[in-house]
Amino acid sequence: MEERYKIDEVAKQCGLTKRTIRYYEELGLITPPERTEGGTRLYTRLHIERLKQIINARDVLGFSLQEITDFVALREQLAQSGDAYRQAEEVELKRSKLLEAGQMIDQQLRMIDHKLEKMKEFRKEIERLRKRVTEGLEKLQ
Amino acid sequence: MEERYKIDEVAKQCGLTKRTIRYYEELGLITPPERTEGGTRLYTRLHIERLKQIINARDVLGFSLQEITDFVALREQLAQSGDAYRQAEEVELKRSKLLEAGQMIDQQLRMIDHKLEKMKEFRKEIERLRKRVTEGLEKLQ
DNA sequence: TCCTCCTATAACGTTAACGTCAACGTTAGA
DNA sequence: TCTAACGTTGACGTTAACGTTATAGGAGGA
Repeated sequence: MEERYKIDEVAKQCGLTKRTIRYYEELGLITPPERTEGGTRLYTRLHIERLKQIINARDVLGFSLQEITDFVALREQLAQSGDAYRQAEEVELKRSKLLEAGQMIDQQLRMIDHKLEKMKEFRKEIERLRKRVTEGLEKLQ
Repeated sequence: MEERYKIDEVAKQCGLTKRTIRYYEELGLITPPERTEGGTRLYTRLHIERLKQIINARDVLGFSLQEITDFVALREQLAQSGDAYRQAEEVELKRSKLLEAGQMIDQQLRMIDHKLEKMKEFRKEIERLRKRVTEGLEKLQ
């Protein structure tokens, strides 16, 4: 396997423009893909999955690209810290990093729960509106 | 009762700036408040409630101000159409308006449900991250 | 009445998130 | 090999959603 995709293919699969994809790379939201000798970008499935996640965070959660950047950085921190704590001094450092990451994650969780609740409230509001419309239509006939 | 608030008070209660409040009025997101003889805006509780709803739609649902404007217009349509269908010709008009409104509302409902689902997915993703952090901390001690 | 703080309008400035255009090199098929 | 279609890098343009500044006039307490 190990299939590679050029930027136009990726754009169509994700519903983004080519410009946007390059822009996201520029911001560090996705890792720079391989290139051909001529400079053409060659993306993998992972890139596409990542882009779809970003679109989700952007559209559904309303995150700014800056917030997503921070989040991506956090994930990378965690990915890196999986290994390499051979030295005793590093242990304390790693612990504090993990604690900090935990704080941030908990904060994100609280924020998401808050959004979920507000969104459910909003849904009920909309349902009330629909009920009024339905009743209005019934009255008409 | 019928208490009135000046713009700075409203700004503090809503967590907005005065500029933003005037801007939202300019866009038609809130009805223009009464004025004193000198021109000072005097807001009611209703204005404040409305502003809080707008903030919710903006921050939680990620709606653009344009989308909120449309939504506000829809609500007003429905509020108006509660009465006044004395003439026979108006009945058909009202029916079509109600049908159109119903379409839009259903669309909104589907969109919200979609967002709710995606948000829950995202929440699980974050929880997985937290689990990894917790496990990492346990391994350290 | 005066003085200080608040408010109003108008107009220009700013930032994020891309769009668009130009100028040029790359790919790949006939 | 040639060429049409696609890709690359700047660089400037655009829009939404306000911020900021300037200028001028109201509110209200001593």
